[in-house]
Amino acid sequence: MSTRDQIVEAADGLFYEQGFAHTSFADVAGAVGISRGNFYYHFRTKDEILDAVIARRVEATRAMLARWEEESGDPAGRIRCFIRILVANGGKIAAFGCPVGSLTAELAKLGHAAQAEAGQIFTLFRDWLRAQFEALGFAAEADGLAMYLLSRSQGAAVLGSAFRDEAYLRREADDLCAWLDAKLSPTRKD
Amino acid sequence: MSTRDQIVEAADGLFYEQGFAHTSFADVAGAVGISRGNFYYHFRTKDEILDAVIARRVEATRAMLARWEEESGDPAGRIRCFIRILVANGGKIAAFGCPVGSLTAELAKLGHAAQAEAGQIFTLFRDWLRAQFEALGFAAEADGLAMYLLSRSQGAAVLGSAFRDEAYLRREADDLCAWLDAKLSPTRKD
DNA sequence: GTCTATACCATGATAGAC
DNA sequence: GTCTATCATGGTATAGAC
Repeated sequence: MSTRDQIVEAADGLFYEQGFAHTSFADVAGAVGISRGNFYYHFRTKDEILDAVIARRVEATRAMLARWEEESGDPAGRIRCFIRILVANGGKIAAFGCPVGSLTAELAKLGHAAQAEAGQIFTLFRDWLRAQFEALGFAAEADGLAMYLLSRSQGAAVLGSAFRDEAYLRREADDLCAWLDAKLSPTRKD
Repeated sequence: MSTRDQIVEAADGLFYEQGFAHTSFADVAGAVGISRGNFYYHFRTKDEILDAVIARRVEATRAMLARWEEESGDPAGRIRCFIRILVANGGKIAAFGCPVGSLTAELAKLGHAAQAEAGQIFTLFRDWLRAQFEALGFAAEADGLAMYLLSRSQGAAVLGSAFRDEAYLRREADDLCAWLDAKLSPTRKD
């Protein structure tokens, strides 16, 4: 892996676990094992690293969504893939929150220009979830259902990390799966 | 108002709008209109200010909950007071997120000792909401309903600020009120 | 209680040797 | 491409005059 990629990867993790503002060049350089001077050969400013990290996350999100498309044939199964992140990444979410939500929240406070780009990741999930609900026959309702799932996940991530309660995240994931089943069941239309 | 109170008030606002890590002594001193030197007469470290800000927020939350108890006689009306924060503070939430959620999230990332104290504000809301649901007859379910409302509000705050969409916050508040009505209606028990 | 002055250090950033 | 050395800035914190 190129040094540049190593830097972006390390910065990605540190921005998630420590926050953008609180992560210094020295932190990233130390994590990669290079000097601060070398660092500036690859990135001239902290904002450039942030842009690269966001681009990396956008790509990773696209790849994950594409993987879910392949793994699961039916839209309901794909939506369950989304819900399961809360469990699969439960440990990290309980410790550091949702990477997308916490970064956009931080950039919003900093008034940072990249906030819009970071928010694009939410749009990626939103559009993908909406497409799945549309495929399930929820035409006009689809975007609202996508936002509902996004909102519930974000709420779960915030409270899960506030109370440092991974079991709560599992319960919320179960509850969301039950909600989805009820939505799909013809005998129970809410 | 004492200088100390002015400092805590200014720090409270700045921690909310800029984040804790990104707010400097100079910022707070400048907002109050005192010198940095004078600052240290009142608070020796940044953590001391944080503690004072959290204590102030805990007190403000207690006072708000007590006010809601007085203003509204029935528990359902009190719960609607909680939901309405999303609308009443919509502008600030769309810009800076929820003050409680964003602070606990930041402190969690910093590994800050005060994270537990900041999380206490969530516990305050949780216990108060649970008491209202208990008064409505939801005995065993009460805590789960309280957490549901907290989670929905936090999710709404995160997405509302990510998309900078105050109208979305209003819709979420309406949706939560409708959810509450459905919960209370004897013809529709979920 | 309020101010000025200042020490000290971390950080963002640059220049230039290898 | 990587390093060391260096600078400027700003932030935390202290001492001491008024």
